[in-house]
Amino acid sequence: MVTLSEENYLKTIFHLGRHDKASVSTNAIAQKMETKASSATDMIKKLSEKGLVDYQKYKGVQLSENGRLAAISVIRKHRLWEVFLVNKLSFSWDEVHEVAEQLEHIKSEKLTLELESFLDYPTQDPHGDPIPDSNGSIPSTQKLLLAKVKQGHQCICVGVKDSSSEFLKYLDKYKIALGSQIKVISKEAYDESMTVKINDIQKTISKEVAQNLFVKTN
Amino acid sequence: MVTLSEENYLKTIFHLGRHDKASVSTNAIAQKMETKASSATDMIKKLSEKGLVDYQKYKGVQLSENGRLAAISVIRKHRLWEVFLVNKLSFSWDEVHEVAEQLEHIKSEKLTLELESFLDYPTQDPHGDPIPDSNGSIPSTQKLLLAKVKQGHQCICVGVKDSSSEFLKYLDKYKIALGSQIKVISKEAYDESMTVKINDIQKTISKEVAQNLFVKTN
DNA sequence: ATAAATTTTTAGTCTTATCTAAACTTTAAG
DNA sequence: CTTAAAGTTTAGATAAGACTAAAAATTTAT
Ligand SMILES: [Mn+2]
Ligand SMILES: [Mn+2]
Ligand SMILES: [Mn+2]
Ligand SMILES: [Mn+2]
Repeated sequence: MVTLSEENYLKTIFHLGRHDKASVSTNAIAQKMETKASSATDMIKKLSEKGLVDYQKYKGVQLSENGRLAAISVIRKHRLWEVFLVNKLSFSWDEVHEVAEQLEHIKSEKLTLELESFLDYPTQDPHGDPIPDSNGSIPSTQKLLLAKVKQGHQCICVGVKDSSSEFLKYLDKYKIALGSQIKVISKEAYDESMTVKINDIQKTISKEVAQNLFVKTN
Repeated sequence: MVTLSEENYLKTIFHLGRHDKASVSTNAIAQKMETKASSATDMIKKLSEKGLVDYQKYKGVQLSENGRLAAISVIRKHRLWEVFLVNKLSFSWDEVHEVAEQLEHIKSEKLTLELESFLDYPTQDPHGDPIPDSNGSIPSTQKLLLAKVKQGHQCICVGVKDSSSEFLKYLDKYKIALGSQIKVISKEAYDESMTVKINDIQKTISKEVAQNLFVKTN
């Protein structure tokens, strides 16, 4: 039995440890969870006793195999629910996260499987993030930040790095969505802004925007 | 802010006080909640302080207007989710309750409204129970127990009083469902069993069954 | 290499929701 | 009307999860 709070910690540890495989620090966990380091330490001990993380005092934590599977299961549910909210109910992509944070904790294997089937086995959520399958495998997609694309190249928007409501609303405002064709017209060295052509409309976007859009080159 | 546990107590008090408008006893609440009377007393005090129930020591509780609305909101969500599980995912009516017990606590007004719309504004759940509307009004349906129907009369099954998995599976086994036509052939005074014709098949059912099926006479 | 700064852990407290045991109130019998 | 039984509340304890303040370990800087 994994509690709701434990699930949230596991998810956070998973996301923090996703790229570099080094161990995750207590402070980093506390910061992401918007709690205090002492609370994180308490929870880490509990997760360690349950065999969900490997922990050495002062050296941070890493998910164990069971912990990894538990984290992925929660992320799977989160993303499936986000697809449901956008595709079946009329939520927009900036409204789904908060509700999915609640729905991801519903415990029913059958529900998850039936929901997945009802949604026709989606492979990614409304923000372009991959949906793990029922075995915990995460489909890999090669994507890069728009900021890395060279001048003159054409690409297609496949995801967002920042999925905050503010950023998503900014994208909506300028009709930038998953699937949008983007051509890099020019890049400004000074402030790392870039001029791009999106949906045949030319626009200059800031470094902040270019560093939070994932694209795939054609 | 009403906690998950408070919501469950409110729901229980609502159901216990549904028919007789007398106040609900501590013991009755504790029993339904599968907890101890002392725990119920603690919670009652908390609900009373929040203005959700009217409470006098040793005299039991009654829901206040706010408490009633909070309880109905939870029941509304419970029943809408049950409809979703049966109509959209392939759950059977004996599998939905446990999952709905979790889903009923998801807090999102928009989710509830969109779900209701997605389901085409159902007025009853898979067990024949009415679904409150967004204002908290509960559609009333005149129904009576099959046990009360006189010999020779024809009626139609419109709900179950006991919605336990065991009873629902029994009904499935004999192809008794909402909408089934039932004619009372004869009644046995000794054990209150009755012989009925359901879907053109004659069958004798026990008092237990007849007292847990709601019907509407034609 | 030592001191200072930072990070992490521990100790002790708080809140929510639960429990047992004991005390108190109400109800039912005699 | 008094006593026994049943129902209810209080007192004190526990577990989960969080917090503050203080101690300990590690890292960084002089
Ligand atoms: Mn999300
Ligand atoms: Mn997402
Ligand atoms: Mn139910
Ligand atoms: Mn129901």
